[in-house]
Amino acid sequence: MKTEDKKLDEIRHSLAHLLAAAVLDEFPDTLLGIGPTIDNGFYYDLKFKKPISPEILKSLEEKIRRYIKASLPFSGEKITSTKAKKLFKDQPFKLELINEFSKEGKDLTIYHTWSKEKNIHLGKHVTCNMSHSACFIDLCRGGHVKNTSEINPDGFKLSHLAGAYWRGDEKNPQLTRIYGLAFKTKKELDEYIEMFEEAKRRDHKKLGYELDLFTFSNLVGAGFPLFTPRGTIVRDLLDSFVWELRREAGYERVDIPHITKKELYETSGHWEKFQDELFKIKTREGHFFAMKPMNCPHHAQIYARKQQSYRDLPQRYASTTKVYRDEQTGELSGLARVRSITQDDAHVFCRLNQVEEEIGKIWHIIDTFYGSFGFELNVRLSLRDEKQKEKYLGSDESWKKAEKALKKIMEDKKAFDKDRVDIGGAAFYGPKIDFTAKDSIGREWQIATIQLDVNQPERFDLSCINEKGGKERIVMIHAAIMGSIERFMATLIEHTAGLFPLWLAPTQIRILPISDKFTKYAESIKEELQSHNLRVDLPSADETLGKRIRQSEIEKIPYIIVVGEKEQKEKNISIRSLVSKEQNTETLKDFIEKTEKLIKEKKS
RNA sequence: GCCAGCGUAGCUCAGAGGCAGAGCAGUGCUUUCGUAAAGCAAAGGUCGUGGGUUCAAUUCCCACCGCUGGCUCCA
Repeated sequence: MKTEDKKLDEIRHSLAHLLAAAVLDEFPDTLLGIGPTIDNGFYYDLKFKKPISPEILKSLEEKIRRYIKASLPFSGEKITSTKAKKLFKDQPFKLELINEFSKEGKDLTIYHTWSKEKNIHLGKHVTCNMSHSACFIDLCRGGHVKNTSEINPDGFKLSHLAGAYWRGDEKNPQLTRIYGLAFKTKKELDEYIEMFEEAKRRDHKKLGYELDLFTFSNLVGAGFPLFTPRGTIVRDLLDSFVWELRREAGYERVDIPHITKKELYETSGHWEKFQDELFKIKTREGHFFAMKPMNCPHHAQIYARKQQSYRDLPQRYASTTKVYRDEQTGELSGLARVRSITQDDAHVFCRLNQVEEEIGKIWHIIDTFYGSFGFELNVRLSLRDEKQKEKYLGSDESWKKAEKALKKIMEDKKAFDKDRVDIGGAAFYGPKIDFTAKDSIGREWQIATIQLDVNQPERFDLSCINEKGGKERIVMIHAAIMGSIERFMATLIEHTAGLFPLWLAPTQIRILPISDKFTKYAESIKEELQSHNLRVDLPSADETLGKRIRQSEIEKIPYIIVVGEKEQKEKNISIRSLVSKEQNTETLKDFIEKTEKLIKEKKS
């Protein structure tokens, strides 16, 4: 969504300056961080002397609007580092940047905004030109409007406050970030706000409660979702779908315990890297165990149980199982980020020359699975950051080999795009192909990943006996489809706004008799539908029909069957569809046939 | 973990240093209804938890737990 609109970028960038000027005017001893543009507007990081609250946004916004209406000019100039240091002598964050830029030999530019009018006050942190009654100067590479009159005073809005570490490093002081939305017109701003409101309406935390899919308990703890009967139906169906696709690709199910000796992770390399995130357990005999935070080492131990022949490769192990990670509480969020994560995890143990075919199979499963929900997929190649080799395991040679293999597969698939390469995005044991999905309201989510691992086979000494009778090192492919069932459910709920496809709906059909007099007929219909493995319910008729329909719509039940005297006499049913809101009368037989077909095709 | 905001009934929310409030949901009774909210009644609370200040704290202060938005992190 990055804007390529230069003008819009200039507007946003200018607004960031005006925001800083307004803040300095109101809170003169505030320290300035940086104020860049972002996808939907801009922000400015500031260090306030005293904590501030969101109420100040309104008055700052008004002040900025006055600046805009006063038609203030912007102009830039190149300056020496000596002069810059003098100008920003009271701004330590700016001084840090100045020192850095001059060390790197970059040009230093400053941008002025000024006013000659007495009633306009711009935050003044430097002495300005005598002929100006007010001016604001910021260190900045430029990209501004020439005059604030080019900015639509109704096209922006200061949206919220947040904490943010200086330069994104948690060891640095934390600044207060003021976010602003900005567009060229009020209409575009309103549309954006409406999109945001729509996203809020679709919030899976809210819908999860309304649809009775999952819950959290203070006694169980933060980040540990509990799934209701309805939510569990959805989980199981999703998992079965993935399993069907995997079985066709030759996968086998394996089962593993959730606790392991820490030695397993010392061997795999996870202990050193992730021990802070492990839930640790000490036994009564004083041994250390951990809740498993991933499944690969367990699967690797199943592979390692015996000497394997090249004839038996690839071996493809799949488990749907929970892993546990001691995430920082501040990172938890509904189902999107939890501490007990159900992974639909699989690992393929194969020779390097089998990688291409195996990845092709996984790719196909991902396409089928996500395609069936109408997600639009994008692919990205995540590689090791050569400058931070210490963050990764394994030799240069093995990384080179693995990265080359993945790149080739993507090129063959015509899916390689050099703009979609994430340097530093690799897993610590190998490069990966990451899939992102665009949902129905245009948001992009990180979903499946295929990771090629040349390191754990090394660490666990995984090999096969090849044609020549020699021991040959194998590779491992990590292939989760949903990744985390929890996170996938969150994505799916927000993508569908809770309106699941028919095959996935916890209750597919609700039968509503007009009155109790027709309950018997309704029950016969229920039995018939259940005999076709359809998920049906039949609530009692002690509320008005209108109320019961309303309730069913809120619960997002795909089909409502209404039966009364007419239907009973004519031996048919009246059907109301959630998607079309239309009503049809047809025979039960036709309805069942149609429904079964939709379910088989996984359509709505 | 850090910054900011928040925590009152199952849900959405009002209130205030001195008897705890509403709507919806739930329960009981009445109603038996034709495609998005029938009526009546009773009930429902350690005002997140613990400590402090006060004659008195759900309200003010502190700590913890939890939630939201960000930051950092995300095998």
